[in-house]
Amino acid sequence: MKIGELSKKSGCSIQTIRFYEKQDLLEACNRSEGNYRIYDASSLRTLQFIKQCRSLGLTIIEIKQLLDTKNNPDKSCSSVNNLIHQHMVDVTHRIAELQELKLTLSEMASACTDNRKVKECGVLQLLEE
Amino acid sequence: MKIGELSKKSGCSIQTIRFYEKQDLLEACNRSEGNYRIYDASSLRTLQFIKQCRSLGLTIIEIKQLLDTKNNPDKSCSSVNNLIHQHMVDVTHRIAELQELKLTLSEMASACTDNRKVKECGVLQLLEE
DNA sequence: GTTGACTCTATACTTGGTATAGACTTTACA
DNA sequence: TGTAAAGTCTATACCAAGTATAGAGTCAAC
Repeated sequence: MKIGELSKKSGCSIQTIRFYEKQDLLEACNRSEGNYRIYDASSLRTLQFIKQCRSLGLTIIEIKQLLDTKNNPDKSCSSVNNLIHQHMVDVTHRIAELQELKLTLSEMASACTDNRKVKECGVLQLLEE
Repeated sequence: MKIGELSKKSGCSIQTIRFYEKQDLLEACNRSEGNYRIYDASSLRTLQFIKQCRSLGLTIIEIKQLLDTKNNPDKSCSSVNNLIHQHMVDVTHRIAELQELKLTLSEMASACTDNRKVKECGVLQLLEE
């Protein structure tokens, strides 16, 4: 199949597919006589794997490591498990940060609920501190 | 004061200060004979305001709007309040997304708690789906 | 007078794509 | 068979919010 079809089947944009190829996530595929990229079902599977990983927030470098690990079926999978675990720790940490931020924002919002003049605005006053 | 002192007092790096100037957040300051930037207490206050806004996650464009609004003390402050409110909505939304993600990651992590071979790894199997 | 600390500008790099321009290939239809 | 439309190609620039560097100039102390 050509890149347009792969794009539709995978839900990744054409530019993104070419971008992944340039980043060595997706290996260079065969070309038609007119130099069009020709993909097969295995490219689609890899692309779906990449998309799944991206939706979990894994970076391109991490995905590259996962793809590399997948190519060594007899090695230990501990690096995979560690990656997911560490990522979960990071996400947990980020959630805590955002909850803190939300609290600050809500305190700030309640400092000026009515419509005042700029010089009397409670929000701006808090921002000055 | 020169940029190094402003950097220490504000906690912003020297490059960041120059970057804010280029972005028109911090207005171009006076220069010494040797072309060094010379700042005063008002520059420091503005920089602290910017830093406070950035710590809340406001973008440079939004901060520019806030600084602009601050310069019109008699206008209505509703745009300020709306900005903070909308930002809080966005943060709330982002927290929900990350909590969803955390759940997925924790399910994934529990699919392979022991150390197996890559081809038997429960995490990788989930990632394939 | 020279060393070291400080500052200057300009430029490149980061992440994960997205958006062009300009050229080429292929397909559809009259 | 000709041509128009759709698809694809490469290369390049752009986004946000800085960070890092090179190479040059300035300033203060010894």
